[in-house]
Amino acid sequence: MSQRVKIKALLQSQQTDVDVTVKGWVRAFRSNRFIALNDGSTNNNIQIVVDFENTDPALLKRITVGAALSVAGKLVASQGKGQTVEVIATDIEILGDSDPDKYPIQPKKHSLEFLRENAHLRFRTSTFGAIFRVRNTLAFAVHQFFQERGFIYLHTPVITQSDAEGAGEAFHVTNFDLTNIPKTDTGEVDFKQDFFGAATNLTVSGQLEGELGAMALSDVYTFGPTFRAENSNTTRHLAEFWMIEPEVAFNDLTDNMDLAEDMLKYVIKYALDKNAEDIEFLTQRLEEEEKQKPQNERSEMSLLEKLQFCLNHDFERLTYTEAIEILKESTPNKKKKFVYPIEGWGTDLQSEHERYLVEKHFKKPVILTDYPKEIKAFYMRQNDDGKTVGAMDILFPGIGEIIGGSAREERLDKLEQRMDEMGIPKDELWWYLDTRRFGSCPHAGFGLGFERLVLFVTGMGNIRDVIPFPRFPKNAEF
RNA sequence: UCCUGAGUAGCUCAGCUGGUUAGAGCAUCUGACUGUUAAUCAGAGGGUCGCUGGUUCGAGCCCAGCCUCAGGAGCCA
Repeated sequence: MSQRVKIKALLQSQQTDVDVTVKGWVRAFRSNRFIALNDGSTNNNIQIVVDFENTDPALLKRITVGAALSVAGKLVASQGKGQTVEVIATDIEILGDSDPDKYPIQPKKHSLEFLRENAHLRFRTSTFGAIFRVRNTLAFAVHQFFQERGFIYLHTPVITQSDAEGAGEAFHVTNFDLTNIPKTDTGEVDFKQDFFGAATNLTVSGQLEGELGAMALSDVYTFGPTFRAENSNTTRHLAEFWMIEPEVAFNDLTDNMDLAEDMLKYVIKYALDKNAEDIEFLTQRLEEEEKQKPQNERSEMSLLEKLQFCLNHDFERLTYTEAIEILKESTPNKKKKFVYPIEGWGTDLQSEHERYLVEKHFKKPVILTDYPKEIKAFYMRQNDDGKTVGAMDILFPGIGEIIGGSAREERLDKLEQRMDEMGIPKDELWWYLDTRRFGSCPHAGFGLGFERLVLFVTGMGNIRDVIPFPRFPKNAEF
């Protein structure tokens, strides 16, 4: 028996009339003769031709959608039109049956909502096969980008002691018997008796620890799961998501922007090269989906064109103040089309404003910088104007904020002053402040929401469809 | 969390002003056909109408509460 060949290799094979063994899952069985077999190595299926007249009918009956097969046969040029090669089966072994009465995935279009409820089986569809191959490539490309530039991959903790960063609601981590939680004399939870001897939670960001690494290793990045207990029910938020957080010593805000833009272009290009077929498939999928929409809501560019456009153009860079000016003078603002009209300087931009800038005004990715300090985190570097901080947000069409970053405040007095103003407990973050006490230096970093990147590259509309098993309010199944 | 909409067969959906036995396409099963690729043709099976309560002679349809999902908003990555 010849060794198993992956279907991707088989379809690219120049050699025909050779004996092969393929293994995979049945996608369709037509005319009692043609099996479309897929093993996940590619979106394309290999066609298995069965000599049904000389095959045991009991075996034929077991070739059903979803069944796992091992097929030995001869690879030949196809007589049919849909494929160049096919396998004439000489021996078919059913490795795993799939009861057609109960198997939920049919050879037809399913709604994404239905497949989300069947997340354990949705890998077996063309769309999700493509998505998760692209996701894999993007993850690999992220590592390769940073590794090529001498960054150190730093593993920051998943369980942390303080939620002082203000990045959002955190999930508690405890070993207490929840029916009998130890209390102090004053009636508060006595965390001294808990596993870690203190209140702990799942990390909302590895940034602060990343900064500690950068203060010795120069260039570091994290790439790991992050948790937010916010009751967010949107197409752009998850309770558990993967974040990439580079932190670079001696970088200023411009270096930070350059790094972020280079990284995004690098990984998108990598996916375009490596997963051309999958992205082509996803492009067609999106086109089909857009046909359901009215003309004026369809996007001008296809997915493939959008990705290429993103590679071939510099991201637009402007300050928050400049953005406010543009928005103030914009048609929707003057015609009072914004739900939140631009009143003046100082308030945060709403989704509709970001979308206007990215999708209507500049029509390309935008990097907004130098936000008012009041609407940004305590660790961002204060500008000389006393009003703004060296923050940067990268906004993508259809996604909104894909990256948030900043130059970090390296001056101890300024940092402590800001922490006091914002009510951040300095004693809890003594270790963070130590970096500013001993050999502090300018540095900068950012956070990239990995799923938002996958969302953009795959053209999907809901973030729950680009992570294998999404975690969101009221749902942690699988 | 807020706003809007939805929940009827395995899936996608229709179901009129409350009225008798709740429909279609696809899928499944049976048979026919056999170079198909969304195969085709004929037939069959398949339902706690999200849950709980209420109004009514009578509820898939009206009312209340709850659950879940989708889209949008907020929070953010």
